[in-house]
Amino acid sequence: MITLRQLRFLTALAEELNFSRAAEVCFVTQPTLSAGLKELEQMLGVQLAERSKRSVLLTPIGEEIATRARAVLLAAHEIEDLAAAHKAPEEGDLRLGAIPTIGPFLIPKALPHIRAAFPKLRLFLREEKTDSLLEGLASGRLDVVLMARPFEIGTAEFTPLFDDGYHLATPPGWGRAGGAPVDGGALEGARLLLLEQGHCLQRHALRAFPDRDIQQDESFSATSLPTLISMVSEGLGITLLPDLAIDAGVLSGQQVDIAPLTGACPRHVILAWRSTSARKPVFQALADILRQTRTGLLPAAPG
Amino acid sequence: MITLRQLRFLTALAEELNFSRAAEVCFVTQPTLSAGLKELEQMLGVQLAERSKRSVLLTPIGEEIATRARAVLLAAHEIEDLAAAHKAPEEGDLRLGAIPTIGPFLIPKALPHIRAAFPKLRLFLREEKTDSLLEGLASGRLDVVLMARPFEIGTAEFTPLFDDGYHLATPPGWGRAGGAPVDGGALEGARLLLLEQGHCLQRHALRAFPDRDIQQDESFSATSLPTLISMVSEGLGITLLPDLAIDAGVLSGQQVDIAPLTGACPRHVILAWRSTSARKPVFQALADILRQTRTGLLPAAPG
DNA sequence: TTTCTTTTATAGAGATTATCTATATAATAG
DNA sequence: CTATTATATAGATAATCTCTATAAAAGAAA
Repeated sequence: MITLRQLRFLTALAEELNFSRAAEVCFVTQPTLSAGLKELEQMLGVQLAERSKRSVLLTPIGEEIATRARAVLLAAHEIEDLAAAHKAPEEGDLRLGAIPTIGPFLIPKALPHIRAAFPKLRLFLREEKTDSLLEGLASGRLDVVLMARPFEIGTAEFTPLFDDGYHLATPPGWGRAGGAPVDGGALEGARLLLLEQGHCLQRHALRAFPDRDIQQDESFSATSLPTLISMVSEGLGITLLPDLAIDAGVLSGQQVDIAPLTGACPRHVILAWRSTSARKPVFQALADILRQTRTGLLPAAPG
Repeated sequence: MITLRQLRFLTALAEELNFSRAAEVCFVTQPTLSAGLKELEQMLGVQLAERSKRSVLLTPIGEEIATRARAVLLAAHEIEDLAAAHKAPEEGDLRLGAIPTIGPFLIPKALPHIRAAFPKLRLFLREEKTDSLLEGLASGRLDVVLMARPFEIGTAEFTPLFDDGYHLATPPGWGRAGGAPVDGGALEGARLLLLEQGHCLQRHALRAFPDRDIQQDESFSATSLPTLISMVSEGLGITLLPDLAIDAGVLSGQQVDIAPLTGACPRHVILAWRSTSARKPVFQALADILRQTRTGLLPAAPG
């Protein structure tokens, strides 16, 4: 029978490609890891790593087994999590990931309520793009993620939080925008500035009007909403801003005009987790808090 | 860190609900299993089993953890399988399950070819109904199963083998059946005998003509095709027989008339396996052999 | 080439852990 | 009340694991 420890040794070696460093990661000495791995190779009857005295490389079968080993270790860890969550569902560490176009505008307002609801919970926050969040969720690096659909989320489970529409942001005095609602026609042919590739907001904005031909001006791409707004205030073009960001005050002090954008397909903001997670009740409670936090912000319509 | 052995102890106890017998299953003594389980409970910090001196019962969290433990152990075992399959993909034990309305008519003819293709393979055969096959596949009790769709197969992977149509079987001299093809109209209002509930053939036959109202005569249900054919030959009613069974000679010596049944939705015979299995190439080769075996039997049309 | 550095493998000692047998303890059936 | 069945505990033994120290090999540098 192979052991979880041996599998842990293998995954550590797969990541470090160095026996000594892998041993450190596992909090054992290098001979211990060497012996454990040798034992695993003997038990399985296959060579997992090619060792030259100078470098280590996993064999193809070693890579495959390392991949499966990671899954086994994650599942075993989830058993421990399940037990811990059963003892005290509202304690312990919770690693929450969020996309940059939602997290900073929702989480800070929600934090006091989360603290109040789960005083013993230690919340770790990370901002990453959607692809990275989902990878982190699947690998066990994150416990729960805040993101926006439409997006392929694989085997994760989720609950919808709220829909998030757009405002049109234009340079001061640009065209007709003076607070009155505008429709998608305002975007056609305009110099539309968006976030760089990889931000789901960029994809979502381009598809907000499926029937219109909307093109991004790719001569400049911003890496954050504040930067994007600055570019608009400089007169470089117009952009779409999520209602959530506006309500959270992302415009404060920036010289741009905004107008509600009617008829756009909104982003569906969701909270997602591994379907095997033991803490669904906490996630549902967290979702309730986030929904109420959104409602508590300024209403989207007036702008 | 919990160990695989502890998880094994838990699953054994979950099945036996008895420390001594669980210990036997794990090839250790009862004190060893007691100690191991106690250790697991301490590590997880939750009570897994309620022990009275007279009976053992898993706690709810114990049941949940036992379920996950089975998954972890299966995944760990698959790592060992993967290594063994890598060493010698065409050796070792292969546990093949098949439904009773297909297996006996296909496997015997295929066996010589399988032996020839994989001389070192030890093939274990089981006949079970579809539900049981899929459960066995998911739990690791079976490696590969031979069954018929439409059927919900969950997360299993599969490859289609061939389609299997029907003949109408009637008592000698009954009505017009004299070998000439008949259509679904022959079934309406007739005393239709089928296998008992749980056999997918029963469900499939009732749905062979979605547009017709076909009712099973439930006063007698057969438990096997030969029994069913005997009932028809006794004049108790008519039935549908899979072409495969007829071509394999299930009628030999029985006094019934048969006629090809046109327009019926055929059963889609498939070979299915766990998507995580390490032996897909062997399964694909097995599928090829089964397809060729079917082709080698008498053609279905003449009857 | 020689030496130094880096890296993995091996040896042997010591300590921890696991497993067994034997037995205690408890509960139920007869 | 006794016999039976089932789980927990104790203590001895055996197995295993992990450590330190060191060897061996392969590049890199002098």
